[in-house]
Amino acid sequence: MAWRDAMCGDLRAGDAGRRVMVAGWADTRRDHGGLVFVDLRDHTGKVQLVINPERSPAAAETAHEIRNEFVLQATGEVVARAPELANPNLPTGQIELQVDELRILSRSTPLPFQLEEENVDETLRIRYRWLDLRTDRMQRNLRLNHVAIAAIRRVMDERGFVDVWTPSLTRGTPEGARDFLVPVRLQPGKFFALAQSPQLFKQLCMVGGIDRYYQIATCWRDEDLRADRQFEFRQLDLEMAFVERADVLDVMEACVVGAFEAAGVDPPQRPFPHLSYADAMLRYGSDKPDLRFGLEIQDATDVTRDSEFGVFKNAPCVRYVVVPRTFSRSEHGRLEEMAKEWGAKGLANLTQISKFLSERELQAFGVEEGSTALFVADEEPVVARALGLLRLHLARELDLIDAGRDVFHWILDFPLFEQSEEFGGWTFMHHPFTAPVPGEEERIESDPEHVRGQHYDLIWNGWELGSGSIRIHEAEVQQAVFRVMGMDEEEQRSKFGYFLEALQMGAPPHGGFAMGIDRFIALLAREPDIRQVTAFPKIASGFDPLTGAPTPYPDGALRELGIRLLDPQPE
RNA sequence: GGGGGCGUAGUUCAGUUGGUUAGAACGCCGGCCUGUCACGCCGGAGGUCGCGGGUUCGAGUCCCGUCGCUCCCGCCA
Repeated sequence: MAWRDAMCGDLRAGDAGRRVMVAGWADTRRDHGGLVFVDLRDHTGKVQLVINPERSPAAAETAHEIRNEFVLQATGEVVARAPELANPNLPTGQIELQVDELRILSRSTPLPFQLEEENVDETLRIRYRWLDLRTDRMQRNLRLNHVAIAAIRRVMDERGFVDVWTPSLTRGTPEGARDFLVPVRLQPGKFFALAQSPQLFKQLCMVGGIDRYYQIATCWRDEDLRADRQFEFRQLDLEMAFVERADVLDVMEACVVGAFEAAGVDPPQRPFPHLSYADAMLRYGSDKPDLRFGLEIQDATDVTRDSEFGVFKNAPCVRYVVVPRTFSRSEHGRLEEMAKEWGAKGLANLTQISKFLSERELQAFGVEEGSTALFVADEEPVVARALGLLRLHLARELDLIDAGRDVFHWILDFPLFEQSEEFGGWTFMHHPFTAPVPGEEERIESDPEHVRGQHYDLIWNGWELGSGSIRIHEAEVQQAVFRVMGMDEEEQRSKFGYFLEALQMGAPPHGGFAMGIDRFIALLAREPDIRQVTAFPKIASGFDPLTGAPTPYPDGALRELGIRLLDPQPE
């Protein structure tokens, strides 16, 4: 038995005269006592049902019982509306359905919130997600999610990628993000970790001759939730053997453009511009700069080295940004406060310090009338950070960002290592499997600071979409990297022995990428957070208000796993 | 772990300097209504002002604590 033979939103003037059966939710009802109008809704749209007691007394009787969100089935004739009765605000407004038979398929209690209400508390929306999913917004977002992922899978398929499933239950890694631990009855006292990423498995696929691997992989990380972070998320994870950087970038660009086209959004121009890490830090003070506006940072260190102005003379790095407007004393004070919060010692305005500067300096800075040059002098990382954040703040405040533009670009040539703030030694900048730039392998241990990695980040409007690299495929190089990080032979063997073994048994050169799909979809949908494109998200405290998870577990079940809680069970 | 914002009817919100019985809109319930489309009209129900304590003659309003939600920092190889 069919429940329907037409979709509500599809009916048009050309359907006049057709007998159809539609089914959906009662969006609104207008009960005139005699005539009853019901807007019937499915995901394609709404159509007006007209229930006339003269046409069908039985249907009219049923119609008086209808309340919002009842599920109905209506059979009748599509009728063209007289011009003065048409509704220009509805795509189906030229017609209506004169109902002969009306069935209530399902009733609804009054809802905890109205579907068309704006700004409904998000916890409430998630608690009753099945209702929230009926809204245009969530329908649009989940369908966009599907369309974009389908397009990405098409690109992968066309290019010969193989979707390989990798385990969720994996070996824990104490470094990096916190693992979600999974105890297991057959191995009491031991724990799996839910995969934070399929990184090592996909590299093993390369050693295994898969050549081109991909997966829309679910990943888990037990870290605080944010607008752009949930406990579990999906990444487009891919890896390719016998390729160089350009091949990986090309595939990723094709995925992005494919998803844009499928979503009906103007795609960005290919190839995406390249920017070196050093350049990005110098000109934008960030490794994920928003390039939708200018306000580039200028370096003044060469000019100020012999400055009469002590603040400049004594600073290892002096940079400035030119803003196309002037600031009052109090406005400047506010900016300076912000710069201090970002680590700067102060923020110098050229007009206020010009009396300390030489002719040569003033000429070098050459600021036009009506503009302001703002200086920060300090260690290089401090200057970059403060001016980078200031640049972003000013662009937003002065409305310099063209929200209609989408600017993608690559950041390349990252340093392989950075100083660890925790341990003081060296740690990897992205992950320990990134290969150094060819020719720099020898310096890994002698001069780690200056070794560049073959790493690349994909940036969209100042958001990091994902990152990838050409990987190390030689065990000796991999071990050198581990040694720089302070891992002795024993530790390497116990944590990564299986991986090092694989590298010693015919590992091809390879590289890949991982892109956060949920973040990508949220940006594509112009949504402010990923919960809006996630069917059943957790709230920021890590709680699921829909199911009430996580929950305590009975002692018996824990005992079987060899677990006893330190504190009594919470309620 | 730290900082900011919020918490009043089912929902979204207003609530003045601390002062009568805490309001509006939508939703809900009852009644009327044959061309509405956010239908209209009449009537009604609905409140632990998150919770606890304090100041005060008097607290939605001020103070302290606490809980929840949210954003940010830390964290996220």
